[in-house]
Amino acid sequence: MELAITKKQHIINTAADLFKEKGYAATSIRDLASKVGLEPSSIYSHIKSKEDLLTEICLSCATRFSNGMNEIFFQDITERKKIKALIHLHLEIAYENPASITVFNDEWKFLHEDAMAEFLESRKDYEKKFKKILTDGKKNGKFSFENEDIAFNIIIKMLSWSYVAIKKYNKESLETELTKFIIKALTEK
Amino acid sequence: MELAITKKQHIINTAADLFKEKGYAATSIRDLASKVGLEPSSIYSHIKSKEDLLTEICLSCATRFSNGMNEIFFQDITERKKIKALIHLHLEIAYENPASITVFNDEWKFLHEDAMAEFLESRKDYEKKFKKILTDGKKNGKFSFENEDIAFNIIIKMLSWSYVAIKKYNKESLETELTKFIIKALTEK
DNA sequence: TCTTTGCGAACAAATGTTCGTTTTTATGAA
DNA sequence: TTCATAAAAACGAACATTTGTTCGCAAAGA
Repeated sequence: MELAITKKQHIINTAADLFKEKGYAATSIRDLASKVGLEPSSIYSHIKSKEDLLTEICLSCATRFSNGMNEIFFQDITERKKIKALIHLHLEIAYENPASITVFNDEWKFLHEDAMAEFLESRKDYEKKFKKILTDGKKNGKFSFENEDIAFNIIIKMLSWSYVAIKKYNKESLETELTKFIIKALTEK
Repeated sequence: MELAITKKQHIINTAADLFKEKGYAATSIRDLASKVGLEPSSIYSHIKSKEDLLTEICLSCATRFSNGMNEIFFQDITERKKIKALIHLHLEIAYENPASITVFNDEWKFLHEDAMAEFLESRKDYEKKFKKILTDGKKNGKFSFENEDIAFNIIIKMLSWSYVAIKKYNKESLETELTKFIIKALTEK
């Protein structure tokens, strides 16, 4: 219980699996309890509320993205390399915790006030930095696109498909393929 | 009530709005009734069940895609033109019924047995034809990619972003931009 | 009149959560 | 090691709400 994983964390991970499978709203505490091997009431020895679970899942992913972005953003490398590093980051996080990242991606709208605010703020910062990289690359003549908002969102969507593709492809080949598509899409023909 | 739109259709459209906003599982018949201006029980004068609503929404979109695909697929035009026509199709459907297509995209997993089977079959057919166009284009040397499955899914994901972007961009400029990105991603650099 | 549409009350089931109590685990002195 | 004790974890029963849906009946439209 000390070396391995905390029971709370195990409950959260199981919740992520269920939220991914059935969706947040359609997953009950009883579902979760039975999958963890506890009675429903016992869950509340470890968490405050159902929404707490979602909050932990979403914000821990947000933090990972935020940290990863900051590491990349402030490096002195080309924008192309930064984009490649960001693709790598997405896949790294996805392969590490496939369920969480899917919940992070699809179920965040069920977050409540404070957690939602924190989530959105983190996302806004991520988006801002991502777009900065894109427009810098455009200024340097490395990238070619009309609208950075569209470019950003399209890339994010391509990456978010990878969360689904994890079972089918290994990390390296998926990363290679995704990188090719994204770089081609960004580059002048 | 005759020239315009049937009341059942109005209920379905309102349901689509709610399912899009709150998700299928989190939307109650009481929510729907109150938004339509009826008592909950009156809803059942028009529909069989809550899932019926989802079925109508998802399968009507599926039919539109299926018809659109067949029209394009059997034409004697280049693969590049077919892809462009498919992009156009997605945007056409999206701008016509933004709520439905979002539900179609995000909430189909709540379909039950028969409807689910029909949905999946339709989707499989669509995917098969889409991939055929891609691989034909590859054979002709027009497209360049390693894995048609990845190529297909990435394109679909880019298109699915447009369902969200509808409020921000007009159809023509969004289509132009999306087409550029997708064609570039598919074309040898 | 007959059919469609709408209503209000009620239903059984499922939901998130609380509460008091028991069981288990960790702690630290004898 | 032993035992008492405190803290943590698990339990069972119960709660108030919300859920999808049904049913008998009234109103409206054909």
